[in-house]
Amino acid sequence: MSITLPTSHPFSLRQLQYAVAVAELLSFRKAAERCFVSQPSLSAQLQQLEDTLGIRLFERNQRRVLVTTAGRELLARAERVLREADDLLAAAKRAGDPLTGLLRIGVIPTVSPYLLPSCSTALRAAYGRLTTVWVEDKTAVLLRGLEQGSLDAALLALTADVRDVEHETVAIDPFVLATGPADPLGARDAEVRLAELRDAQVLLLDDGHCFREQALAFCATAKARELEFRATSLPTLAQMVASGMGVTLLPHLAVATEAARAQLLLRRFAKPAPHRTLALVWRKGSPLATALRQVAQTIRDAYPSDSLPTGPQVAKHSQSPARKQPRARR
Amino acid sequence: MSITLPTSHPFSLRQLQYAVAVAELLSFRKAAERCFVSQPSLSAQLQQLEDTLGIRLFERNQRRVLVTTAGRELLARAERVLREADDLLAAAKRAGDPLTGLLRIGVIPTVSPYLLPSCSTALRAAYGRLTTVWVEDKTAVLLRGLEQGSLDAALLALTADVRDVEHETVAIDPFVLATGPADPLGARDAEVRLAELRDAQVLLLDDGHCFREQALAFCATAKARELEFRATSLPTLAQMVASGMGVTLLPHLAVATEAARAQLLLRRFAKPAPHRTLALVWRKGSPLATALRQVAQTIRDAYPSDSLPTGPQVAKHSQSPARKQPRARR
DNA sequence: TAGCAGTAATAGAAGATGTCTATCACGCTG
DNA sequence: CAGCGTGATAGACATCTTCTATTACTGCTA
Repeated sequence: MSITLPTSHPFSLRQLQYAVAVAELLSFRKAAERCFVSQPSLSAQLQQLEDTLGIRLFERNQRRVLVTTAGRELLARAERVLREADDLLAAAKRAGDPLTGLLRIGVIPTVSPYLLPSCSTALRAAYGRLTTVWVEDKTAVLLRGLEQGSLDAALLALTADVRDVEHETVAIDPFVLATGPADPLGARDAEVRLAELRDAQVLLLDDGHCFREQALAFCATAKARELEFRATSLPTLAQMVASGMGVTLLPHLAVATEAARAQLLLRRFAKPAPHRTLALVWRKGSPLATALRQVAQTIRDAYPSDSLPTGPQVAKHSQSPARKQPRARR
Repeated sequence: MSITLPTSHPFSLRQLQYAVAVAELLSFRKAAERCFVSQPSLSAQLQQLEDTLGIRLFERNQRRVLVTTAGRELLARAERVLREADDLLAAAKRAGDPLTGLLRIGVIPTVSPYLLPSCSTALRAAYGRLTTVWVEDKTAVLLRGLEQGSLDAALLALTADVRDVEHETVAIDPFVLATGPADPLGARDAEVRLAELRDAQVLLLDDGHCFREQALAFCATAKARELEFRATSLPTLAQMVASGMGVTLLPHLAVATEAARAQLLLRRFAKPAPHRTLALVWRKGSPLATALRQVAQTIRDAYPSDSLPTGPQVAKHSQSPARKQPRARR
């Protein structure tokens, strides 16, 4: 695959630059002036270039300089090399602003469908030259992608598994109790107290979803009991709950969407309410860090404002709780 | 027109090479090994490259190396630059043999139509990869072309005007007396003596042709008289002579062709016979010199062998008188 | 014809740049 | 915890590049 020989390049870009300057001005002296070097330096470099190429590029006596026949072609090539090099430099400058080009961001499935619509339009609006590629997968897969370099960042819930990354918090996403329309647990108006859930029949997500672990941990505390069946996605879960199979926890982020699709009763929890912390994470030491912080900020601003469609039983949360979070260090 | 900025290139091909090696091997150590440098050297160069580009190409901690998002594009560009540079090198090597590519050779009109047919086929046969472009013009124009670099060489008659060039003699081209079929001057069998031409009516070429000057000089010695009319080409001249308007000198090179077209009587001159020296000339110090000497040799070999179709009155000349010429110095 | 103004090439000293070896700091692995 | 791997760092040494001053040559001009 390697194109270049293992041996170091025998000539330098500088030499090519000198040669091109001479070819244009047909004068060593003037070329040297343009290149901001002394004429002897330029002379020496050109001589060396000609030596290494094994070709006289210029035919020169004491009063004139002509481009050799062979030189014509080689100088054209030299210009191409220099142009490519300049392009590289320009591309680097452009890319120097990391908010240009391609950004591959992973998202967990319990966030993706609810956040991406607003989030991706916001990013498009904020950074016109940034193309975002979203990859939906479970936390473990995303972290592996990050580690391997196939992802630049990931939007996920912070858990103990999420280590060796830097992060910027995007939002605190509280959990909400969701029941079927006939469920007595959903009928009350007040905030849910832990004791209410004792022995409740709880439906949860499939293995591997971080939200499953989080909800499960909470249910364990509340001494609720998990049913055998595990849903593969939040919509499925909501559907099953709406049909009266049991109760569940839903992330507040999903509530607006799911409640619109399924008949659900929703109640918020009494403090300390269960919740997850959504954050944008990236590899420790990623050069995109500063850019990603800005991206996180934009996502935070685009985070769906509280909009529980199902009546007063769920109190409003503060619009951007994440704002109050301390910034990630480093 | 200039593509590159006047300022020197901030990075080197070597740095690009190092970067590409690291991108491929994903290891500084292995890349250093492949590039035949120590790992610190490579590290330093890469760091410098990243500095000048203002971009981290690699994300590296102590145990792994990843290519940055921005690095992906820039490294692709780096490979292109290196490829172009390699191409330049290869092109130089190919062009190192000057008998490859394009050779622009000027020829004077009194040589061109008679020599080119055999000559160009011989060159094509000898140097398959050489393309020859022939430019026909008078000596002065050719010399200017040489001087300006628009010609690589010229095939012409050596005169006092031809200075500041190196040359390799191709042939000695003796002059021949040509008369109309009815002319008493042409009727004799013996070699022409100078005295025979006294007061002869001589037709010559137009101004600017070197052959005119040469023939004129000889006629002046012979005390012949030039007619008013001047021909624009040797064929015209031959035609006019055949029609009986006067006599002329023809270069032996042209005799075969012209005698086939026009009714001419031809006689060679007694020694010292007038002649011209045809040579391939090029700028002093041209890098093509050695190649051009070979070309001259080929032309010499391809020089039309003596073939006077009009009887015995013109003796054969040695096949390659030029072989006896001393080689041009320097 | 001598001298001047222009060119590129050359020589030698000074400076910048690249490279080396040796070492460190860190993470993984037994 | 020791040992091996990584890349980064430090300081000495080479090499390369550049500089100034000069030479050699040409063409022009007084």
